[in-house]
Amino acid sequence: MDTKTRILDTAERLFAQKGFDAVSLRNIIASAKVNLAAVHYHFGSKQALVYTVIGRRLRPINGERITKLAEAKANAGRRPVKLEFVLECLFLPLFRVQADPKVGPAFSRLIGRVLFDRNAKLQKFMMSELAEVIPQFSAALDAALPGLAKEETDWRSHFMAGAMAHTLCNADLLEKFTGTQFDPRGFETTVRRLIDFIAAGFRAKVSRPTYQGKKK
Amino acid sequence: MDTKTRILDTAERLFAQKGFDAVSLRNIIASAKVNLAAVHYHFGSKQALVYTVIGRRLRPINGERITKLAEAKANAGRRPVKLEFVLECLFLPLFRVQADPKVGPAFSRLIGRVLFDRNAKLQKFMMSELAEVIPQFSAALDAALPGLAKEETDWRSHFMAGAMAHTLCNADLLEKFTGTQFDPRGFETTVRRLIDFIAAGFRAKVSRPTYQGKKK
DNA sequence: GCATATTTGAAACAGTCGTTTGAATGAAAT
DNA sequence: ATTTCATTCAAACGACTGTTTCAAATATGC
Repeated sequence: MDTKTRILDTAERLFAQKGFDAVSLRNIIASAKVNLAAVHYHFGSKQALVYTVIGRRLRPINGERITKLAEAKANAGRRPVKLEFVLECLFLPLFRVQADPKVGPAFSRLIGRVLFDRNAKLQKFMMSELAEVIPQFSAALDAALPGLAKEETDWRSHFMAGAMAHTLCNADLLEKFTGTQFDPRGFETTVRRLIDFIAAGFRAKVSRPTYQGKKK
Repeated sequence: MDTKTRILDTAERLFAQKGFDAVSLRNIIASAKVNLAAVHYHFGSKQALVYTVIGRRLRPINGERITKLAEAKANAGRRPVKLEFVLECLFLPLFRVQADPKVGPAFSRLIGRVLFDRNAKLQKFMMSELAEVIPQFSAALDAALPGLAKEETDWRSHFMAGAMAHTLCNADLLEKFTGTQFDPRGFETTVRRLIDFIAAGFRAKVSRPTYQGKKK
Protein backbone atom coordinates (compact mmCIF):
# COMPACT_ATOMS: atom_id res chain seq x y z
CA MET A 1 0.00 0.00 0.00
CA ASP A 2 1.35 3.40 -0.89
CA THR A 3 2.28 6.05 1.62
CA LYS A 4 -0.63 8.32 0.88
CA THR A 5 -3.41 5.85 1.64
CA ARG A 6 -1.49 4.43 4.59
CA ILE A 7 -1.50 7.89 6.10
CA LEU A 8 -5.20 8.32 5.33
CA ASP A 9 -6.21 4.98 6.85
CA THR A 10 -4.14 5.48 9.97
CA ALA A 11 -5.31 9.05 10.42
CA GLU A 12 -8.90 7.94 10.03
CA ARG A 13 -8.51 5.30 12.70
CA LEU A 14 -6.76 7.56 15.18
CA PHE A 15 -9.00 10.58 14.56
CA ALA A 16 -12.03 8.41 15.17
CA GLN A 17 -10.60 7.12 18.43
CA LYS A 18 -9.43 10.36 19.97
CA GLY A 19 -10.58 13.31 17.91
CA PHE A 20 -8.79 15.59 15.48
CA ASP A 21 -6.97 17.82 17.91
CA ALA A 22 -5.95 15.07 20.29
CA VAL A 23 -4.09 13.20 17.55
CA SER A 24 -0.79 14.70 16.44
CA LEU A 25 0.90 14.19 13.11
CA ARG A 26 3.65 12.36 14.96
CA ASN A 27 1.11 9.92 16.37
CA ILE A 28 -0.06 9.24 12.86
CA ILE A 29 3.33 8.82 11.21
CA ALA A 30 4.54 6.59 14.02
CA SER A 31 1.54 4.30 13.63
CA ALA A 32 1.62 4.41 9.83
CA LYS A 33 5.41 3.95 9.76
CA VAL A 34 6.05 6.80 7.36
CA ASN A 35 8.15 9.92 7.53
CA LEU A 36 6.79 13.08 9.10
CA ALA A 37 7.40 15.18 6.02
CA ALA A 38 5.33 12.78 3.95
CA VAL A 39 2.18 14.22 5.45
CA HIS A 40 2.96 17.72 4.26
CA TYR A 41 4.26 16.46 0.97
CA HIS A 42 1.07 14.59 0.13
CA PHE A 43 -1.51 16.76 1.84
CA GLY A 44 0.06 20.13 2.55
CA SER A 45 -1.12 20.53 6.11
CA LYS A 46 -2.86 18.74 8.95
CA GLN A 47 -6.05 20.61 8.19
CA ALA A 48 -5.98 19.43 4.59
CA LEU A 49 -5.36 15.89 5.80
CA VAL A 50 -8.46 16.10 7.98
CA TYR A 51 -10.54 17.30 5.05
CA THR A 52 -9.23 14.50 2.84
CA VAL A 53 -9.93 11.85 5.47
CA ILE A 54 -13.50 13.05 5.80
CA GLY A 55 -14.14 13.74 2.15
CA ARG A 56 -13.05 10.48 0.62
CA ARG A 57 -15.72 8.57 2.55
CA LEU A 58 -18.38 11.21 2.95
CA ARG A 59 -18.63 12.13 -0.70
CA PRO A 60 -19.75 8.66 -1.85
CA ILE A 61 -22.14 8.46 1.10
CA ASN A 62 -23.76 11.75 0.25
CA GLY A 63 -23.94 10.70 -3.39
CA GLU A 64 -25.74 7.51 -2.42
CA ARG A 65 -28.10 9.44 -0.18
CA ILE A 66 -29.18 11.67 -3.02
CA THR A 67 -29.46 8.78 -5.47
CA LYS A 68 -31.63 6.78 -3.07
CA LEU A 69 -33.84 9.75 -2.37
CA ALA A 70 -34.26 10.36 -6.10
CA GLU A 71 -35.26 6.70 -6.55
CA ALA A 72 -37.75 6.94 -3.71
CA LYS A 73 -39.19 10.08 -5.25
CA ALA A 74 -39.55 8.35 -8.58
CA ASN A 75 -41.32 5.39 -6.97
CA ALA A 76 -43.65 7.66 -5.04
CA GLY A 77 -44.82 9.43 -8.16
CA ARG A 78 -46.78 12.55 -7.32
CA ARG A 79 -47.21 11.62 -3.67
CA PRO A 80 -44.53 12.68 -1.18
CA VAL A 81 -42.00 10.07 -0.09
CA LYS A 82 -43.04 8.46 3.19
CA LEU A 83 -41.18 9.84 6.20
CA GLU A 84 -39.61 6.49 7.06
CA PHE A 85 -38.20 6.17 3.55
CA VAL A 86 -36.70 9.65 3.69
CA LEU A 87 -34.99 8.78 6.95
CA GLU A 88 -33.79 5.48 5.52
CA CYS A 89 -32.18 7.29 2.59
CA LEU A 90 -30.45 9.55 5.08
CA PHE A 91 -29.27 6.94 7.58
CA LEU A 92 -28.59 3.73 5.70
CA PRO A 93 -25.71 4.91 3.47
CA LEU A 94 -24.04 6.40 6.53
CA PHE A 95 -24.47 3.50 8.92
CA ARG A 96 -23.66 0.86 6.34
CA VAL A 97 -19.97 1.76 6.41
CA GLN A 98 -19.91 0.38 9.95
CA ALA A 99 -20.28 -3.08 8.53
CA ASP A 100 -17.86 -2.54 5.64
CA PRO A 101 -14.74 -4.54 6.57
CA LYS A 102 -12.61 -2.15 4.55
CA VAL A 103 -13.80 0.79 6.58
CA GLY A 104 -15.00 -0.50 9.91
CA PRO A 105 -16.73 1.43 12.65
CA ALA A 106 -13.96 4.02 12.77
CA PHE A 107 -15.24 6.35 10.12
CA SER A 108 -18.82 6.56 11.27
CA ARG A 109 -17.53 7.65 14.64
CA LEU A 110 -15.50 10.25 12.90
CA ILE A 111 -18.50 11.69 11.08
CA GLY A 112 -20.45 11.92 14.29
CA ARG A 113 -17.54 13.69 15.85
CA VAL A 114 -17.31 16.27 13.08
CA LEU A 115 -20.89 17.35 13.69
CA PHE A 116 -19.96 18.27 17.25
CA ASP A 117 -16.55 19.74 16.56
CA ARG A 118 -16.37 23.45 17.22
CA ASN A 119 -13.94 24.52 14.55
CA ALA A 120 -15.13 27.24 12.25
CA LYS A 121 -13.16 26.00 9.25
CA LEU A 122 -14.16 22.39 9.76
CA GLN A 123 -17.80 23.40 10.08
CA LYS A 124 -17.55 25.41 6.89
CA PHE A 125 -16.02 22.44 5.12
CA MET A 126 -18.80 20.20 6.41
CA MET A 127 -21.45 22.65 5.30
CA SER A 128 -20.00 22.68 1.81
CA GLU A 129 -19.95 18.89 1.75
CA LEU A 130 -23.62 18.86 2.75
CA ALA A 131 -24.60 21.68 0.41
CA GLU A 132 -26.67 19.32 -1.74
CA VAL A 133 -27.92 16.94 0.92
CA ILE A 134 -29.41 19.38 3.40
CA PRO A 135 -31.88 21.27 1.19
CA GLN A 136 -32.98 18.09 -0.58
CA PHE A 137 -33.73 16.18 2.59
CA SER A 138 -35.13 19.24 4.27
CA ALA A 139 -37.63 19.57 1.43
CA ALA A 140 -38.40 15.85 1.54
CA LEU A 141 -39.08 16.05 5.27
CA ASP A 142 -41.35 19.05 4.81
CA ALA A 143 -43.23 17.20 2.09
CA ALA A 144 -43.58 14.10 4.25
CA LEU A 145 -44.91 16.18 7.15
CA PRO A 146 -47.70 18.34 5.74
CA GLY A 147 -49.18 20.71 8.27
CA LEU A 148 -46.15 20.80 10.57
CA ALA A 149 -44.83 24.35 10.95
CA LYS A 150 -41.40 24.90 9.42
CA GLU A 151 -40.01 26.02 12.75
CA GLU A 152 -41.06 22.75 14.34
CA THR A 153 -39.65 20.71 11.47
CA ASP A 154 -36.34 22.53 11.81
CA TRP A 155 -36.12 21.89 15.54
CA ARG A 156 -36.98 18.25 15.08
CA SER A 157 -34.36 17.94 12.36
CA HIS A 158 -31.97 19.36 14.89
CA PHE A 159 -32.96 16.73 17.45
CA MET A 160 -32.55 14.10 14.76
CA ALA A 161 -29.04 15.28 13.97
CA GLY A 162 -28.12 15.01 17.63
CA ALA A 163 -29.49 11.51 18.04
CA MET A 164 -27.78 10.42 14.84
CA ALA A 165 -24.40 11.90 15.69
CA HIS A 166 -24.49 10.50 19.21
CA THR A 167 -25.41 7.06 17.90
CA LEU A 168 -22.60 7.19 15.38
CA CYS A 169 -19.72 8.26 17.54
CA ASN A 170 -20.66 7.30 21.07
CA ALA A 171 -22.08 3.85 20.60
CA ASP A 172 -19.80 2.65 23.35
CA LEU A 173 -21.53 4.95 25.81
CA LEU A 174 -24.74 3.01 25.33
CA GLU A 175 -23.08 0.04 26.95
CA LYS A 176 -21.51 2.16 29.66
CA PHE A 177 -24.71 3.90 30.65
CA THR A 178 -27.25 1.17 30.21
CA GLY A 179 -25.45 -2.14 29.99
CA THR A 180 -27.02 -2.92 26.63
CA GLN A 181 -24.23 -3.79 24.24
CA PHE A 182 -23.71 -2.52 20.75
CA ASP A 183 -23.10 -4.73 17.75
CA PRO A 184 -21.63 -2.78 14.82
CA ARG A 185 -22.55 -5.57 12.39
CA GLY A 186 -26.22 -5.17 13.16
CA PHE A 187 -26.37 -1.72 11.67
CA GLU A 188 -29.74 -2.49 10.08
CA THR A 189 -31.20 -2.98 13.53
CA THR A 190 -29.64 0.25 14.73
CA VAL A 191 -31.04 2.14 11.77
CA ARG A 192 -34.43 0.50 12.27
CA ARG A 193 -34.46 1.61 15.92
CA LEU A 194 -33.36 5.09 14.97
CA ILE A 195 -36.03 5.42 12.29
CA ASP A 196 -38.75 4.18 14.65
CA PHE A 197 -37.73 6.76 17.19
CA ILE A 198 -37.13 9.71 14.90
CA ALA A 199 -40.19 9.17 12.73
CA ALA A 200 -42.44 9.09 15.78
CA GLY A 201 -40.73 12.22 17.06
CA PHE A 202 -41.38 14.04 13.80
CA ARG A 203 -45.01 13.00 13.84
CA ALA A 204 -45.57 14.03 17.45
CA LYS A 205 -48.44 16.38 18.21
CA VAL A 206 -47.24 19.89 19.01
CA SER A 207 -48.38 20.22 22.60
CA ARG A 208 -48.37 24.01 22.95
CA PRO A 209 -47.79 25.66 19.60
CA THR A 210 -45.72 28.82 19.48
CA TYR A 211 -47.68 31.99 18.93
CA GLN A 212 -47.40 32.62 15.21
CA GLY A 213 -47.05 36.39 15.53
CA LYS A 214 -43.84 35.93 17.52
CA LYS A 215 -41.98 34.90 14.41
CA LYS A 216 -40.36 37.95 12.86
CA MET B 1 -14.53 39.05 42.96
CA ASP B 2 -11.79 36.77 44.18
CA THR B 3 -9.27 35.08 41.95
CA LYS B 4 -10.68 31.60 42.33
CA THR B 5 -14.18 32.36 41.05
CA ARG B 6 -12.82 34.69 38.38
CA ILE B 7 -10.83 31.76 37.03
CA LEU B 8 -13.86 29.49 37.25
CA ASP B 9 -16.18 31.91 35.45
CA THR B 10 -13.68 32.67 32.71
CA ALA B 11 -12.78 29.03 32.23
CA GLU B 12 -16.44 28.12 32.00
CA ARG B 13 -17.06 30.71 29.32
CA LEU B 14 -14.03 29.79 27.24
CA PHE B 15 -14.48 26.03 27.62
CA ALA B 16 -18.06 26.38 26.47
CA GLN B 17 -16.99 28.36 23.42
CA LYS B 18 -14.11 26.24 22.20
CA GLY B 19 -13.90 23.03 24.20
CA PHE B 20 -11.60 21.87 26.95
CA ASP B 21 -8.55 20.98 24.92
CA ALA B 22 -8.74 23.97 22.64
CA VAL B 23 -8.56 26.42 25.54
CA SER B 24 -5.16 26.76 27.21
CA LEU B 25 -4.52 27.91 30.74
CA ARG B 26 -2.83 30.95 29.26
CA ASN B 27 -6.00 31.83 27.38
CA ILE B 28 -7.89 31.66 30.63
CA ILE B 29 -5.48 33.69 32.77
CA ALA B 30 -5.18 36.33 30.09
CA SER B 31 -8.93 36.77 29.92
CA ALA B 32 -9.39 36.53 33.67
CA LYS B 33 -6.43 38.86 34.30
CA VAL B 34 -4.80 36.63 36.89
CA ASN B 35 -1.42 35.02 37.15
CA LEU B 36 -0.70 31.69 35.51
CA ALA B 37 0.41 30.05 38.73
CA ALA B 38 -2.88 30.96 40.39
CA VAL B 39 -4.58 28.17 38.48
CA HIS B 40 -2.31 25.52 39.92
CA TYR B 41 -2.35 27.16 43.31
CA HIS B 42 -6.13 27.08 43.57
CA PHE B 43 -6.96 23.96 41.59
CA GLY B 44 -3.79 21.90 41.27
CA SER B 45 -4.05 21.11 37.58
CA LYS B 46 -6.00 21.89 34.46
CA GLN B 47 -7.85 18.61 34.77
CA ALA B 48 -8.96 19.49 38.30
CA LEU B 49 -10.06 22.91 37.06
CA VAL B 50 -12.23 21.25 34.43
CA TYR B 51 -13.83 19.03 37.04
CA THR B 52 -14.51 21.99 39.32
CA VAL B 53 -16.04 24.04 36.50
CA ILE B 54 -18.39 21.20 35.66
CA GLY B 55 -19.15 20.11 39.18
CA ARG B 56 -20.15 23.42 40.73
CA ARG B 57 -23.07 23.79 38.33
CA LEU B 58 -23.92 20.19 37.59
CA ARG B 59 -24.24 19.10 41.20
CA PRO B 60 -27.14 21.46 42.01
CA ILE B 61 -28.79 20.57 38.72
CA ASN B 62 -28.64 16.87 39.44
CA GLY B 63 -29.91 17.50 42.94
CA GLU B 64 -32.88 19.39 41.55
CA ARG B 65 -33.53 16.64 39.03
CA ILE B 66 -33.79 14.03 41.77
CA THR B 67 -35.90 16.28 44.00
CA LYS B 68 -38.35 17.02 41.20
CA LEU B 69 -38.61 13.35 40.29
CA ALA B 70 -39.28 12.47 43.92
CA GLU B 71 -42.05 15.08 44.03
CA ALA B 72 -43.56 13.75 40.83
CA LYS B 73 -43.46 10.23 42.26
CA ALA B 74 -45.21 11.41 45.43
CA ASN B 75 -47.91 13.14 43.39
CA ALA B 76 -48.42 10.07 41.21
CA GLY B 77 -49.03 7.82 44.19
CA ARG B 78 -48.95 4.17 43.18
CA ARG B 79 -49.19 4.89 39.48
CA PRO B 80 -45.97 5.44 37.47
CA VAL B 81 -45.00 9.03 36.71
CA LYS B 82 -46.14 10.04 33.24
CA LEU B 83 -43.38 9.94 30.64
CA GLU B 84 -43.62 13.66 29.89
CA PHE B 85 -43.16 14.49 33.58
CA VAL B 86 -40.10 12.26 33.83
CA LEU B 87 -38.55 14.03 30.87
CA GLU B 88 -39.44 17.41 32.32
CA CYS B 89 -37.64 16.55 35.56
CA LEU B 90 -34.63 15.58 33.49
CA PHE B 91 -34.56 18.55 31.10
CA LEU B 92 -35.91 21.57 32.92
CA PRO B 93 -33.23 21.91 35.63
CA LEU B 94 -30.58 21.62 32.96
CA PHE B 95 -32.04 24.00 30.40
CA ARG B 96 -33.10 26.57 32.96
CA VAL B 97 -29.51 27.68 33.54
CA GLN B 98 -29.58 29.05 29.98
CA ALA B 99 -31.89 31.79 31.19
CA ASP B 100 -30.04 32.41 34.45
CA PRO B 101 -28.27 35.77 33.97
CA LYS B 102 -25.57 34.69 36.40
CA VAL B 103 -24.77 31.63 34.33
CA GLY B 104 -25.90 32.30 30.81
CA PRO B 105 -25.96 29.90 27.91
CA ALA B 106 -22.27 29.08 28.34
CA PHE B 107 -22.60 26.30 30.85
CA SER B 108 -25.33 24.34 29.14
CA ARG B 109 -23.15 24.23 26.07
CA LEU B 110 -20.38 22.93 28.23
CA ILE B 111 -22.48 20.09 29.60
CA GLY B 112 -23.50 19.04 26.14
CA ARG B 113 -19.88 19.10 25.14
CA VAL B 114 -18.81 16.87 28.01
CA LEU B 115 -21.17 14.13 26.87
CA PHE B 116 -19.36 14.00 23.56
CA ASP B 117 -15.84 14.42 24.83
CA ARG B 118 -13.70 11.36 24.40
CA ASN B 119 -11.53 11.55 27.45
CA ALA B 120 -11.53 8.48 29.64
CA LYS B 121 -10.97 10.42 32.86
CA LEU B 122 -13.57 13.03 32.04
CA GLN B 123 -16.09 10.34 31.19
CA LYS B 124 -15.36 8.58 34.47
CA PHE B 125 -15.87 11.84 36.34
CA MET B 126 -19.14 12.42 34.51
CA MET B 127 -20.33 8.91 35.30
CA SER B 128 -19.65 9.45 38.97
CA GLU B 129 -21.54 12.75 38.87
CA LEU B 130 -24.50 10.96 37.28
CA ALA B 131 -24.28 7.95 39.56
CA GLU B 132 -27.57 8.79 41.23
CA VAL B 133 -29.41 10.34 38.31
CA ILE B 134 -29.03 7.59 35.73
CA PRO B 135 -30.52 4.61 37.60
CA GLN B 136 -33.37 6.69 39.03
CA PHE B 137 -34.46 8.12 35.71
CA SER B 138 -33.81 4.84 33.94
CA ALA B 139 -36.22 3.17 36.35
CA ALA B 140 -38.75 5.98 35.95
CA LEU B 141 -38.60 5.63 32.17
CA ASP B 142 -39.08 1.88 32.37
CA ALA B 143 -42.05 2.38 34.66
CA ALA B 144 -43.57 4.97 32.35
CA LEU B 145 -43.16 2.64 29.37
CA PRO B 146 -44.64 -0.70 30.37
CA GLY B 147 -44.29 -3.36 27.74
CA LEU B 148 -41.29 -1.81 26.00
CA ALA B 149 -38.31 -4.18 26.00
CA LYS B 150 -35.38 -2.98 28.11
CA GLU B 151 -33.09 -3.09 25.10
CA GLU B 152 -35.38 -0.72 23.21
CA THR B 153 -35.70 1.62 26.18
CA ASP B 154 -31.92 1.74 26.48
CA TRP B 155 -31.45 2.57 22.82
CA ARG B 156 -34.10 5.25 22.95
CA SER B 157 -32.49 6.73 26.05
CA HIS B 158 -29.33 6.82 24.01
CA PHE B 159 -31.08 8.70 21.21
CA MET B 160 -32.51 11.06 23.79
CA ALA B 161 -29.08 11.79 25.21
CA GLY B 162 -27.84 12.67 21.75
CA ALA B 163 -30.71 14.99 20.96
CA MET B 164 -30.35 16.65 24.34
CA ALA B 165 -26.61 17.14 24.12
CA HIS B 166 -26.81 18.45 20.58
CA THR B 167 -29.54 20.89 21.56
CA LEU B 168 -27.52 22.09 24.51
CA CYS B 169 -24.20 22.73 22.90
CA ASN B 170 -24.89 23.24 19.21
CA ALA B 171 -27.91 25.47 19.26
CA ASP B 172 -26.14 27.79 16.87
CA LEU B 173 -26.03 25.03 14.29
CA LEU B 174 -29.80 25.04 14.13
CA GLU B 175 -29.64 28.50 12.68
CA LYS B 176 -26.79 27.60 10.37
CA PHE B 177 -28.46 24.52 8.95
CA THR B 178 -32.08 25.55 8.84
CA GLY B 179 -32.27 29.31 9.21
CA THR B 180 -34.54 29.03 12.23
CA GLN B 181 -33.01 31.08 15.00
CA PHE B 182 -32.52 30.11 18.58
CA ASP B 183 -33.62 32.19 21.54
CA PRO B 184 -31.84 31.14 24.76
CA ARG B 185 -34.45 32.95 26.89
CA GLY B 186 -37.22 30.76 25.53
CA PHE B 187 -35.84 27.66 27.15
CA GLU B 188 -39.35 26.54 28.13
CA THR B 189 -40.26 26.38 24.45
CA THR B 190 -37.10 24.45 23.69
CA VAL B 191 -37.82 21.97 26.48
CA ARG B 192 -41.42 21.68 25.34
CA ARG B 193 -40.29 20.89 21.81
CA LEU B 194 -37.72 18.41 23.07
CA ILE B 195 -40.27 16.65 25.28
CA ASP B 196 -42.81 16.44 22.45
CA PHE B 197 -40.21 14.85 20.23
CA ILE B 198 -38.58 12.50 22.73
CA ALA B 199 -41.82 11.33 24.34
CA ALA B 200 -43.24 10.39 20.95
CA GLY B 201 -39.99 8.63 20.13
CA PHE B 202 -40.15 6.59 23.31
CA ARG B 203 -43.75 5.61 22.63
CA ALA B 204 -43.10 4.62 19.01
CA LYS B 205 -44.21 1.17 17.91
CA VAL B 206 -41.27 -1.19 17.48
CA SER B 207 -41.50 -1.89 13.77
CA ARG B 208 -39.49 -5.11 13.54
CA PRO B 209 -38.67 -6.44 17.00
CA THR B 210 -35.31 -8.09 17.48
CA TYR B 211 -35.40 -11.87 17.72
CA GLN B 212 -35.36 -12.53 21.44
CA GLY B 213 -33.11 -15.59 21.22
CA LYS B 214 -30.34 -13.47 19.71
CA LYS B 215 -29.65 -11.86 23.02
CA LYS B 216 -26.93 -13.76 24.76
C1' DG C 1 23.27 5.53 -19.03
C1' DC C 2 21.97 9.81 -17.96
C1' DA C 3 19.11 13.49 -16.76
C1' DT C 4 14.80 14.65 -14.69
C1' DA C 5 11.18 14.41 -11.54
C1' DT C 6 9.08 12.37 -7.62
C1' DT C 7 9.22 10.72 -3.19
C1' DT C 8 11.49 9.89 1.30
C1' DG C 9 14.72 10.98 5.15
C1' DA C 10 16.73 13.27 9.39
C1' DA C 11 17.03 17.46 11.54
C1' DA C 12 15.80 21.76 12.98
C1' DC C 13 12.39 25.77 13.17
C1' DA C 14 9.58 28.81 16.14
C1' DG C 15 5.77 28.37 18.98
C1' DT C 16 2.63 26.60 22.59
C1' DC C 17 1.46 23.51 26.14
C1' DG C 18 0.86 22.21 31.43
C1' DT C 19 3.62 22.48 35.28
C1' DT C 20 7.18 23.95 38.71
C1' DT C 21 10.13 27.03 41.17
C1' DG C 22 11.40 30.49 44.39
C1' DA C 23 11.16 35.07 45.49
C1' DA C 24 7.98 39.11 46.38
C1' DT C 25 3.73 40.58 48.24
C1' DG C 26 -0.26 40.92 51.16
C1' DA C 27 -3.00 40.31 55.30
C1' DA C 28 -3.77 38.34 59.77
C1' DA C 29 -2.09 36.77 64.37
C1' DT C 30 0.86 37.12 68.16
C1' DA D 1 6.54 45.35 65.37
C1' DT D 2 7.36 40.92 64.14
C1' DT D 3 6.24 36.43 62.92
C1' DT D 4 3.25 33.48 60.17
C1' DC D 5 0.59 32.18 56.68
C1' DA D 6 -1.80 32.59 52.25
C1' DT D 7 -1.54 34.45 47.89
C1' DT D 8 0.54 36.51 43.76
C1' DC D 9 4.23 37.19 40.58
C1' DA D 10 7.80 36.64 36.77
C1' DA D 11 10.57 33.29 34.90
C1' DA D 12 11.91 29.09 33.45
C1' DC D 13 11.29 23.84 32.81
C1' DG D 14 10.95 19.93 29.48
C1' DA D 15 7.85 18.14 26.32
C1' DC D 16 5.12 18.53 22.54
C1' DT D 17 2.92 20.92 18.43
C1' DG D 18 2.59 21.87 13.02
C1' DT D 19 5.69 23.22 9.65
C1' DT D 20 10.01 23.91 6.86
C1' DT D 21 14.47 22.87 4.95
C1' DC D 22 17.52 20.49 2.20
C1' DA D 23 20.03 16.42 1.19
C1' DA D 24 19.50 11.44 0.04
C1' DA D 25 17.09 7.97 -2.19
C1' DT D 26 14.03 6.22 -5.61
C1' DA D 27 11.49 6.12 -9.67
C1' DT D 28 10.44 7.85 -14.44
C1' DG D 29 11.39 9.36 -19.22
C1' DC D 30 14.62 9.55 -23.07
